[in-house]
Amino acid sequence: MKLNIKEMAKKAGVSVATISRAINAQTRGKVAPDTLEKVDALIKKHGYTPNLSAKHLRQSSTRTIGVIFPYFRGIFHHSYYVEVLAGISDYLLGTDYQFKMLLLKEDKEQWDQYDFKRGERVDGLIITHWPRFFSHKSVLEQINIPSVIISDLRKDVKNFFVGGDQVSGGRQAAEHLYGLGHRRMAVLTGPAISMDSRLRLRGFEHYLGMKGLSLDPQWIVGADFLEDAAYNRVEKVLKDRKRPTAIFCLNDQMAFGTLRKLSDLKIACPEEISVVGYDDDPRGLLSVPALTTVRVPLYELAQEGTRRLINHLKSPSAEKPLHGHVVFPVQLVQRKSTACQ
Amino acid sequence: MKLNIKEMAKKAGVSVATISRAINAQTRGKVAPDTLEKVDALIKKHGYTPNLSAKHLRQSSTRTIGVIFPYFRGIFHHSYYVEVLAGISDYLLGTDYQFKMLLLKEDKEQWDQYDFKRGERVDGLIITHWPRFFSHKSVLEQINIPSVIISDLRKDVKNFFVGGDQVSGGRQAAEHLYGLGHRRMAVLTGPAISMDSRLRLRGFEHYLGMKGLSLDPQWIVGADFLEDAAYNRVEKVLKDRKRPTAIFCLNDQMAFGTLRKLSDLKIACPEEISVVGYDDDPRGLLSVPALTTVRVPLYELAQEGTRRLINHLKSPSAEKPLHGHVVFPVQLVQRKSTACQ
DNA sequence: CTGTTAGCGCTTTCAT
DNA sequence: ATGAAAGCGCTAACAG
Repeated sequence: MKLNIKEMAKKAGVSVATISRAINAQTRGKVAPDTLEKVDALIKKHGYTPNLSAKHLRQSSTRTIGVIFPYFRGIFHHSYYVEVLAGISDYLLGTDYQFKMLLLKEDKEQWDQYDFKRGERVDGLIITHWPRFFSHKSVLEQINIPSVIISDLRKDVKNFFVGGDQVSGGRQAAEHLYGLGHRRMAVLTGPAISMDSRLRLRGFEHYLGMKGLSLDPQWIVGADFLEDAAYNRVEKVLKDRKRPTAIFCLNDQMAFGTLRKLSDLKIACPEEISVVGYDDDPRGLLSVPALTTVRVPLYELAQEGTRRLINHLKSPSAEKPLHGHVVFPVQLVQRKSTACQ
Repeated sequence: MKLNIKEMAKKAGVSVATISRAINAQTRGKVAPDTLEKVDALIKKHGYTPNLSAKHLRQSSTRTIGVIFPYFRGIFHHSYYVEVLAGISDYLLGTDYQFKMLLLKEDKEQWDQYDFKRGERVDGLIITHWPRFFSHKSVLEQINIPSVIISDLRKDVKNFFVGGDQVSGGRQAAEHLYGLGHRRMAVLTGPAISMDSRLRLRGFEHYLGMKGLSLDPQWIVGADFLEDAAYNRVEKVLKDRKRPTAIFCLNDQMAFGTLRKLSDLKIACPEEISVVGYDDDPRGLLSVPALTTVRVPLYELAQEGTRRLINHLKSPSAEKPLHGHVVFPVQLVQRKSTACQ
């Protein structure tokens, strides 16, 4: 139950090379039928599992793609990551590729120089939220293996991106609130480095601008996409003597924090203040009130990214190079947290 | 940006052994300060990522645990696996261990003999739903690395298990339905190999037995824990001329299938038929009607399993051997899918 | 069809 | 404190 290839060879009375050939589907044809039988019998009897490290040390491809996620407590209670994971996993099920989750602590210094191919033995990469790990967009272009980047699209970089239409999402939120009669609005933003956060805000402001409105800079408050940060920092906006009538949270986590604070402060939502989130986390269906939010088709988008990556890996010379970007439409989902002003 | 240890050594004018020592935290102390400086400068300049395969080939430990899940489409839309994953991931965040998901296609022949330590380079294993992969409980005892098994507890095997109290869950479901006045009940079961399915049923039947009732074997129908199978197979029970007034589904997926069929057949739930699920999938909050179910603390249970595994890995000689089992209490959650008969 | 052999990149004695 | 050298288990090139 724990032979290596050398011991197998001795028992079978052949060389290690022959064992190796017999074991690998591609080379089995080069082995005589009766030798094959001997080896197979031996394997059935004692069991034999090739040492992955040895195999990968010798070969360059591992038929594995790495999936880069940020590592923090509770990550798998975030629908964002679960949806992306589901899309990747489901797509890969139909291929002969595997994936390996790479949960990275956020530390630019460390990752800018890291060689994922050598260090993690992956053939390709799917990267989410790259600004959390890399100090500059140029790092993306240096990556030495095919990669697709999910979210935080940069049109000025020649990697391949897939993501939702953030500007449109921001615009839809503005349109929705404006249509309900809101004129005084606040925004809770993500980390300054997040492209998605910036784009959502841009779409929002742009629409308001068209209507002759502009956001009070005091009411654009950063909460790092975190529920607790939102809970704490939204307070100052709410205690403003002439507080806003609506708050656009650039992700759902922050919207949940806002809802919680509103409830603590006994400010009625949506009667007194409307709240819009972003991402369509399933928790938004359960919150009180149910959250109006912007749905991004993450599952589909992750599948598409994976498909492109795998196809590229299989035939790098294929027609479509791994450049450019695919933008998926997003959709505002109206629920109970927004109402007429 | 792509040196290996040999090239590093040449550039630094030292031997590969010295580079190796300088790179690894444990051995850095054995290197002269100025040599260290030279090496560090070189790394900062060119970058250096050790080849994982080479490292692991040489060393026996990889500080990685494997997490065995069944591989099927949609697995990450199952709260069961997501919760377990979340528990493991969150616990590991505080340690220097990593995890590697091993998504196994269900094929006993293949896995019974597989050596996960060699084949996947893991130091330990967390295994869910073992009966799907292994043909016999004895395989569990043969595993050559420390393992903890989640769900499908077998007291007659000397591995370490963590799981919910299935018998109690079944009993609670029976008690609840009986208390509501139900006397004619059907059960949708999981795969015959699933210990959890058998135990839930046992608890259910045992309680009914105490009340002098017994289940009609015709009304114990297998649906493999699958939503669609439940949707299809529950029909024959519903079309029985004297159909049951309540259905206990041994997991939530099957309960969702049942609810769907009920709706299609225009049978009112809970007015005409009550439905109880098992697992407390978040979807149960959104279903119409919201699902009465049994909550199993999977997140906590996965954390506990991981904790025990890691502790054991760190000091195998520690007081508690990796044997026995920890059973977590489960709790029936009453929602809207059950009512008085 | 099969065997011999080199070598993937690293860690770890054993010397010095 | 450092270097030389062996070897982890495997694959692939080459020779036969």
